[in-house]
Amino acid sequence: MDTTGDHAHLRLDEHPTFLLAQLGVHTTERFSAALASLGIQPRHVAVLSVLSDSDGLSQQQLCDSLHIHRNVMVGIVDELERREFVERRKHPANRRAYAVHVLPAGKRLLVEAERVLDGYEAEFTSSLQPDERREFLALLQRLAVNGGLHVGAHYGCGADPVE
Amino acid sequence: MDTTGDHAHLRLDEHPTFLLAQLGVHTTERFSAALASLGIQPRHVAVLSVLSDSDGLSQQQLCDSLHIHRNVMVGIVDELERREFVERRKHPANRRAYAVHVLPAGKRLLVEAERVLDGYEAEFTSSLQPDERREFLALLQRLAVNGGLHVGAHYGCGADPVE
DNA sequence: TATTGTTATACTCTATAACTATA
DNA sequence: TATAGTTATAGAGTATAACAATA
Repeated sequence: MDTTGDHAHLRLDEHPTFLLAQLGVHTTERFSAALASLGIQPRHVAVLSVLSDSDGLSQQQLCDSLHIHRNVMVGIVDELERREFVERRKHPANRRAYAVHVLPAGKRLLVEAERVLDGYEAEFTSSLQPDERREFLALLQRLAVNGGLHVGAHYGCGADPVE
Repeated sequence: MDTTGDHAHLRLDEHPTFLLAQLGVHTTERFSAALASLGIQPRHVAVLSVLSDSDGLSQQQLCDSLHIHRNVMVGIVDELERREFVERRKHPANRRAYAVHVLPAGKRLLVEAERVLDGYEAEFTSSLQPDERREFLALLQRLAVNGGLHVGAHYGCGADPVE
């Protein structure tokens, strides 16, 4: 027992900072492993998810949406295009830019990726009751909004620092 | 509106996987920045926190406790020793090992680090009510335990893969 | 002059392997 | 033969800077 009073007893697992850091790495690793069967990474899912709502965005618009650096986006689109999940077309309004379009295989891939994601999350949150999962999600969202975060840019997704 | 039914609309901010990944990176970056005034990183806080409960552990025991690879631990202890926060002494039971002991400056540093951590977390969770913070922490802990995580090993702390 | 996409280079961090001295 | 600590090397990922084409 500590009777001196100046002996710090910092317990890492009682601080959301350390728990969040570790759970973030954990989920990224596990979700990445689950996605390996599809031959893609979370960053590819992120790009496809944006395009599924806004097909034909330029690479720079994708960068703005996901806060991924444009240098990194080149490689992501390269990989998606090589496997014919997306296609670079002429941008109708800007000859400097490409319009990135999702191809049929990309749409099918996103459906599969969502299935993988849902399956992983069901397992990951299996210790939570349905109402607790909703509460947990709501708290995460509130913290993200309060912290000024733009979801989609995370480690392994090519975070975008200040230039 | 989507009337085809085969058009996936995966929203990243509705999935704990992406939210956790991003919040984990965010907290690590912010906490690291807050610690910069003390000239240390989260990994140093992690090691000191373990030693504060179990002074004189060997480097390997620290590795086991925090799931940091022994190659990385060498550098962490080097940095802590150079600034006289800890000291390598002869291990009483094993001549191969060092016993890592916290020095007075290290104890003072940990108190300061805990202050920085509490300050950061108060700001980070300012959008949560006290009972919500407790609930959030409890949920994080349950997910960590359920996922078989050992808190302390996180990105920027030198995670320990299978050898 | 600024922006879009691209490429090259350097830097950080980590993974792997080896080595020594002990057990 | 295995373990504790250390060191070296190489690999992955990223930051920085530059470039050509276009605005």
